[in-house]
Amino acid sequence: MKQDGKISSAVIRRLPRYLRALEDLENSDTERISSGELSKLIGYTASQIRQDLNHFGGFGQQGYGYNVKDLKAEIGKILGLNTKYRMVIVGSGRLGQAINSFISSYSANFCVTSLFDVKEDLIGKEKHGVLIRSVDTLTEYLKENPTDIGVITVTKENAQSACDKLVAGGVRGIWNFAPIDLECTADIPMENVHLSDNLHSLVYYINHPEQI
Amino acid sequence: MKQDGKISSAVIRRLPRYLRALEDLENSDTERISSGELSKLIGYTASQIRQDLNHFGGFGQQGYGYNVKDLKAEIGKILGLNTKYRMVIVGSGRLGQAINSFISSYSANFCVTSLFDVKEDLIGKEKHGVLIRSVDTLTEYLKENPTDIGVITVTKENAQSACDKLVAGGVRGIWNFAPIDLECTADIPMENVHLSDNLHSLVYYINHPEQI
DNA sequence: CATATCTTGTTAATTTTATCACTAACCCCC
DNA sequence: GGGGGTTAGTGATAAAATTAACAAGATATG
Repeated sequence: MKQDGKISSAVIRRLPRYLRALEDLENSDTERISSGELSKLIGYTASQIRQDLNHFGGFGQQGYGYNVKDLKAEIGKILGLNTKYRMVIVGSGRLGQAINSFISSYSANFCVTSLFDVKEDLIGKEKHGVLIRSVDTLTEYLKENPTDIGVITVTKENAQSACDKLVAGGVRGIWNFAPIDLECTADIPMENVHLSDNLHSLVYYINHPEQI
Repeated sequence: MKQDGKISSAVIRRLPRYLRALEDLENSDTERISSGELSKLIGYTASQIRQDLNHFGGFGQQGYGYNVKDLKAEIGKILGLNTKYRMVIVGSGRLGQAINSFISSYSANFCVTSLFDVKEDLIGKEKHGVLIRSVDTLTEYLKENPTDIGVITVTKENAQSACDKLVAGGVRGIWNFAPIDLECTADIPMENVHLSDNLHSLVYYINHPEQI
């Protein structure tokens, strides 16, 4: 793997898309793929695909293209999908449950070890086989059970406090679904999914179809 | 509103972020804000904020800044939040329910009129006050009940068929949560929320903290 | 009411990102 | 195993996005 110097986040955000396409190709028993064909499949230019992949090393071969299986493995390795990730979800409402079931069905790489909530009557119950604990015990839990990723699916009002507890507990990254930009003291990555922002962009394009 | 020529999607994707900040400012009874202060608040440079807003018109005033209430109203208008949007959700699983409750609690601008599902035993039931109908009746329903936005929260396998039915029913835009890139014959906007892609990017940055 | 201070709108410069164009390597078939 | 056809890697070029710079207008103050 080359990977010298900083890689632009635009490139990084395309890697999962490549991975997804390669999974589909593997499932349809395609052995090799050229940048040109991949381009038709996912819409990025062939040139961009070649340049993106070349940031990390020459995975292809002239006259042949890329071996689907190998490339998929390489991209997986670049992203870090060769190890497992332990997660906790703060907020066991509908969204928390949706993420929980998504995670467990999606990939063996990710495992939700516990849910957390403020609501007294939920604590002690299980959702999708995962125990709900009190958010008051979150930091303590994390210290005893080292965890890679904290997911925040609580209300806007409770999100910053959830974030603080996750950081105090030493998570390595945060996946935030609350519609707020969290302050994070530790220098760890934070991935935001702002559903309302997303919906609002969609509405803009609905009203300005000529802008598509 | 100026808005001549195509506005880059990078700009459009920032508008909801501005709106969110302005809502917070309004809630804390702030009357005016300068691009400099807004910059501190949301992290974009002051220069970028001024340039973004200027695509749509001069909403500010030298020596004063921007009036919070007015600017919020203007951005709302640009996005199209001065009218209401009728939505249906295809897929009444956990994610569909999460989106449903999010929508109804989030804003009076959006209203989910019906859920749709393939599972026989769910049809006829209600979730969060919204009836679940058979996905077989989706297109028919849409023709009788003009709908602006179709939300897809079904499995990867059922997503394309859901998309086709939504398009046939004449929705104006699609919000897709299935981990697949849908083919859409009609020329309508599609907003994708690929949770797995998002999670994979996060994992990359967890493993390459120096790249943040 | 004059003036020092802000702050926008706007143009220009810079940086980043994406595309093009070409070379050299490799495959595949005859 | 030789040659035509493919295709990756890559440096140059073009396009897009961001940031910087500054003139002009407005505010606030004494």
